[in-house]
Amino acid sequence: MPTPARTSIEAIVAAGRRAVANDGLEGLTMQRVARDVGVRAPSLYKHVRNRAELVRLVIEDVLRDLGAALEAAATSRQPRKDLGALARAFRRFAQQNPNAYGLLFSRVPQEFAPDRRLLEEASAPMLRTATALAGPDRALPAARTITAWATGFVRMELAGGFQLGGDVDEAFEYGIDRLAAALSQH
Amino acid sequence: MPTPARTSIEAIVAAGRRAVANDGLEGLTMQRVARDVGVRAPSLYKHVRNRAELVRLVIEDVLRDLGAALEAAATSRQPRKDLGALARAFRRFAQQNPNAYGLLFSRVPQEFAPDRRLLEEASAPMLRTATALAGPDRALPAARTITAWATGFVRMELAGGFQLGGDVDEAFEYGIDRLAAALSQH
DNA sequence: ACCTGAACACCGTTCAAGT
DNA sequence: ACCTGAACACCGTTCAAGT
Repeated sequence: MPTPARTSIEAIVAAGRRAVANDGLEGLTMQRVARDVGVRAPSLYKHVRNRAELVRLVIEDVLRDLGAALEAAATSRQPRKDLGALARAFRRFAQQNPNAYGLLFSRVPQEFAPDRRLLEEASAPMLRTATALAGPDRALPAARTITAWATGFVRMELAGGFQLGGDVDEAFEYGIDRLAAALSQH
Repeated sequence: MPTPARTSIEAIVAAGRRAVANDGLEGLTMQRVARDVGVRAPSLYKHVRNRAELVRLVIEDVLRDLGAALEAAATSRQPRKDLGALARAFRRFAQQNPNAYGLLFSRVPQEFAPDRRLLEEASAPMLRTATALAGPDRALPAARTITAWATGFVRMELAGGFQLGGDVDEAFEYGIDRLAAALSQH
């Protein structure tokens, strides 16, 4: 006799994100997610193939949020202004979602790799801004330079990599300014 | 009656690095390392407090190698030349040690955090080059800009983040050239 | 002083049995 | 059609017992 589902993929992914937010990727266990949504661990396998797929779904959820934050930040149509806004939105997102951010551009288990279309959508605002700033011929390497710098900066900051003192906010603004100057077509 | 040690901390760390090289951090299990050095898992706890400490020792081992590679790369005393050499050495190291590299500037469990002195030693060549390039007043933010860009670029490359086509080598050289120009004092 | 098997509390995952 | 307990093969870690 069919019984109605007592949980849903949406609830499961949301519980997965809470687990990651609180305790990082290792905090995302099937047992904990199951408890959180009110079933036993084996039941999760009716909604998700395995833990790797759940991790991927959580990463994609995070990526969607990051994409939306970037999209909302780059609206001035003034490329240098948008560049700064994008970088700051990027950093703010990472600071507000440190564990979730740590999942992006990271470990390679392949099984965790998010859908390519999502990656492209999240990078669209940066590519658009880079095109306006550096010109269409240099758009791709320019976007990669900015994105590499921003992801690297934020990751080092989150990992506690800036140990030598100095003003980290200032270093971030310095980077924005220098990159904007370096990538602008003259 | 005392019995001589059948293994050593050096052998254990080396086995840990092999496990990481082959299968990433999740491949570093106490049982596997124990088998590799010829003892049973509980014996490892005579040499190491727990897995977290072993992971930290492996990370520090990787960091020492990276520091040596960077030190060997920056020898020309021509800042712009050294900048390129450092960036390329960084990238080469990551390509040759992808799983080991993934451990650096990464996950935050705090227990895994390498010794600060090692971090400083590994970043010394970059700081020296940045000082020569951007001047002492701007050395720290300049070093951070370069390091952030290099770590971010390499990480995205390893994670398969550059999906939009284009020439990745060219984007890397473009980044070196643009950063060298942007950070040079005029 | 070091190594071991046994044990404990956890994992992810499968599967037959329940409704 | 979904959920469950039991089971399996793994983890990390502790500890008393062996040499």
